[in-house]
Amino acid sequence: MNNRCNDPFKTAFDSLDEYADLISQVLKCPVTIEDANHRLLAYSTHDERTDPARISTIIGRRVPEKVINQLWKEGTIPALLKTKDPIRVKNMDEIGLGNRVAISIWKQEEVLGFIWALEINKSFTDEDFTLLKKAAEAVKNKLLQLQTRKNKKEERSQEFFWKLLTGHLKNREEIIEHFHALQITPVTSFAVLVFQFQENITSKEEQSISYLLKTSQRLKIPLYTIDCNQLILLTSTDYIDNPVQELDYFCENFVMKMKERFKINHITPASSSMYKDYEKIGKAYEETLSVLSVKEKFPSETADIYNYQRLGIYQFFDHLLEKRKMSEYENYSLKKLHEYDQKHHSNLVETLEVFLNNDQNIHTAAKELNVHANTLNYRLKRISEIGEINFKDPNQKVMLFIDLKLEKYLEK
Amino acid sequence: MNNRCNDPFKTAFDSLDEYADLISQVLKCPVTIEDANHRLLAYSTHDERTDPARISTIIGRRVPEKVINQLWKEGTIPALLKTKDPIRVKNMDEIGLGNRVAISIWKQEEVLGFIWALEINKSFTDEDFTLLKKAAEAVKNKLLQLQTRKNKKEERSQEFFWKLLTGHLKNREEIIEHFHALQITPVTSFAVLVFQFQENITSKEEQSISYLLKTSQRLKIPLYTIDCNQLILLTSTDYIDNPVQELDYFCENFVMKMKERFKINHITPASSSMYKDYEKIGKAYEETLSVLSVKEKFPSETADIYNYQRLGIYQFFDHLLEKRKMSEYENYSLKKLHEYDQKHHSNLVETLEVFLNNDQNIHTAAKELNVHANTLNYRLKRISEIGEINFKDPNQKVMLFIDLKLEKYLEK
DNA sequence: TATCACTTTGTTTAATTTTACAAAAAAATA
DNA sequence: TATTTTTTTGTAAAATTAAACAAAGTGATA
Repeated sequence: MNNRCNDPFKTAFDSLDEYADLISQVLKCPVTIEDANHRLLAYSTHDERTDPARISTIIGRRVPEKVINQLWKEGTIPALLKTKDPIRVKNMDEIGLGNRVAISIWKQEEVLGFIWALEINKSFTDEDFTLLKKAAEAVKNKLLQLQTRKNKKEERSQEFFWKLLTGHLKNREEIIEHFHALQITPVTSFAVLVFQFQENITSKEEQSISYLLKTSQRLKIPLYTIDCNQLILLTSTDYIDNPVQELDYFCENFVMKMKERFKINHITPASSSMYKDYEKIGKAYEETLSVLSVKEKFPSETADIYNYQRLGIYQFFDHLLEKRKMSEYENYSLKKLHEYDQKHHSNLVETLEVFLNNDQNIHTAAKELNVHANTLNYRLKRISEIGEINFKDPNQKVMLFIDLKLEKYLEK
Repeated sequence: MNNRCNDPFKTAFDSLDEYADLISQVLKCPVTIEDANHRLLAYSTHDERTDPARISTIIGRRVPEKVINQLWKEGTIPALLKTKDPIRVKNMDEIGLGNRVAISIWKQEEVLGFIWALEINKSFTDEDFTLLKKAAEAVKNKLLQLQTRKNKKEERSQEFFWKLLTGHLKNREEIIEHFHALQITPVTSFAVLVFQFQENITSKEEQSISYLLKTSQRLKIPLYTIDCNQLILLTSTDYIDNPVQELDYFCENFVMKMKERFKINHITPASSSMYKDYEKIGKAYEETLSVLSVKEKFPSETADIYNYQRLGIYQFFDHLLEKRKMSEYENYSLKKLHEYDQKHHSNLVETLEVFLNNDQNIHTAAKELNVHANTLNYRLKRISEIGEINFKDPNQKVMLFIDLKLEKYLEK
């Protein structure tokens, strides 16, 4: 017994599940082993006592996102990523998590995974903690094997993805074959996403990215790759009710989490339209690049636009600018308003723009302009007189909206 | 005296004014002579009794437009254009017109002008009527001289105008010189108008056109010409408060009067933007042609648009169509709505278009759709869900508005 | 054919927007 | 400088719009 206590995990096993069972027997509690991205690798079966969080983890083969989020917020995961010692987690009823202890599995400076042990009807002693550390060390080698296998698969995936992005694969059957060879379910509806970083992405950042992508559960990401300062994803929008909103959410969420969890700032997200034909992946990729280019030209106007669809009129701004320049056209109404502004030191043009930006809502526009609603009303009346604008005519207003934006860009 | 009564107008005089005075003396009443376009040619001065309409006519050197309009409505002018006999006009206080008698001056089948005689403190006898007819005959020759002189000037004007329209004159000083040579005040702000007829314009129609243009007083028309089925005008917008509205009014009014007065239907009006540089007359002309071309493509949408400015988004529809075709783009929201419509035999797309056309006014849009306002509200909620549209985002709405119109055109 | 989800309409209440008017401040003009 | 015009703000009443809910109708589906 003394010998076993010294290091009961020296024995070599074939599968991780056997390791999980062994740890469970030694510590007398349910045990779960996850990889660095909180995917379930193995779990003990000898003990029937468990908690809801563990059940969902096992059923979904991954830790539920809300549990991960909670563990980040409350500090467990950050702690696990810093220390090689076991961390005690108090029960959190709102996410169905009982008392437990976790330890991270390290290979040099990199975390390969985690072991979780539930404290049901018992509290771990210092001795148990020592055992856990030894267990982590023993699992490490097994995990390394898994990882190298995974890496090879990832490499092949990346090559495939690049062929799709650059339009090198055009035959549908061939593409589907590739998907199957890589054991990826082919998607029927997809979008391409690009996250543009300020600097070239380092391999450390790559790990963070990989972690975030693997733990995101609302959108499937069959393929992703990195190109200099861009992270490029293929996302599946199958079975998603509001895909555009979901993509937007994903963009915001990814940027936010990179900032909060890994202190990586200034990431610009962009997503393409949705397509169903694999041949259009290249086109989708171009769309994301076009989004990035527009966002660079109109940073404030497109600050909360990530999707190509959502670009709206900015989709063809380049075309319109060219046409306007060619024909030396001037919007009469805007010209008149500018003249008035200059002469009377007023700001009717700005007023008009804010009004149109605010969906023609007098209340919110007045607030943004810091004037009384009646003032805005008065100004609008003057604007319609001076610019000969009929505010009931959507065509006129649309034109004004566009010309205002064009003008703004030409000013720069 | 008998001799004088027989034909007192046999004497030759140098000026028309002398004729006017003579007629006035013979008939013992104030007399006015106008050309066919109601411009004052001469008036008697011996008699001080007069009425407000005559005073305005003399001061403005033309019959006020409202008087002309009234005389058309009430039948005097149509009668004068039919018969060579004097016509009696009852007083019309609302336009300051006292009792009077008018006679038209003819050269074969064409009316050259009119003589007006006021019945102040007297009623004309049959003898007076005979005298008037003789006076008209006597004035005719004098008018013919004036007209040939005018025709020559008009010919030179037309040549000049064509040079401007086709951009053959580029030097500003040269252009101003031409204006002066033709005794036309150079305009500082102008627009080009085109009225497109269904058939080539006949010389009879030309007369009607000329009449209408000469009697129109709200806009000055320094130059005009006719090209096959198009009447082309240069209008001055100097000293006009709301020039765009005024141009629109002129277009509508001209079309309306051609229809009412001369039974000439189906005239399509078009007006350019306003310019100040004479070099841009050619450009302005192109704009009007572009308006006509758009109006042909989108007859219902642009039914009440005549001005290039007012074309709004239709100004660059051709460009957008091309871009859309090139990129095989599909508006996701519209696509979703179309799919829904097809599946459920609903008409969400139409609902959306009517709503946007009606300036997002639920009340008027519901009326146009013949549904309850609540129904429209419900549908809009569904539309925003199905199409993932945020109705508070003007950019999205603008895009939808444009894509709806583009789609409509592509359908055809 | 019964059931369910979806759609339309009507009614009422609450919320918001528009309008009219007045007073005062600011700017332009004589 | 006095006077007029233009602009801003405030208040209150009128009008319009949005939201909530119930009821009835419609159509697809099993």
